[in-house]
Amino acid sequence: MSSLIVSTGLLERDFYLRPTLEVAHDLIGKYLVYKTEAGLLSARLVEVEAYIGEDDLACHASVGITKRNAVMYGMGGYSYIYFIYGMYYCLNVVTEDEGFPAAVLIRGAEPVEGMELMRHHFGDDKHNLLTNGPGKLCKAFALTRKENGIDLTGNRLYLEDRGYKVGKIGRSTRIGINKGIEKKWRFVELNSQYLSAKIK
DNA sequence: ACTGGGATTTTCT
DNA sequence: GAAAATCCCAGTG
Repeated sequence: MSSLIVSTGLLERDFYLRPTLEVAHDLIGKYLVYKTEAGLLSARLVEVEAYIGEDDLACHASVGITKRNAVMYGMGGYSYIYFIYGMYYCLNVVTEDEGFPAAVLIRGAEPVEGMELMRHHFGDDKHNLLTNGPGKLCKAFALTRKENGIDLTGNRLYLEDRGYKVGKIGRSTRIGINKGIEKKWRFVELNSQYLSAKIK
């Protein structure tokens, strides 16, 4: 957290190979950047959730390794994208060292670049908030199963520090789960207009 | 403000 | 065959 040297630019491997709660906290205020054929998309993260290990009953790895969750068992700094509820994808950032399954779910962000392309991906123009919620964020960015397992230290899909000064950060329980509901592993930038749900 | 249900299909038991 | 780390809409109070 505060022990990190202040620097801007691409988040390198070391950023991800740390305890997941630290990574989750530090991801708030960082920029998600995706270079597509049609243009560049970016958004500043305002809401994330940590899913940590097989003992975390809400974590996909709680049932052991499967075809779907395999990248969570790999080294930190890779994308984990899964399909859910028959129609949505969710983007995670894998954390910690190889062999320990953990990731941070990206739940909300403020659009920065490529708003028109995001709107186009959405397919309609009646939405104002295109990236407040994990399913909506992936839809706006057009991220699908094909983007699962991407190295986030590369130059196609990555996170970077642009020197943004983060506002007050709040914590709460995680959204949309039935088990592990006691853990306060959701981090949000409190004054953001781009949260998927108000903090309790 | 709060509640409940429907959409839609992959994934794992 | 059931559940799912979601989202939106319609109904009620």
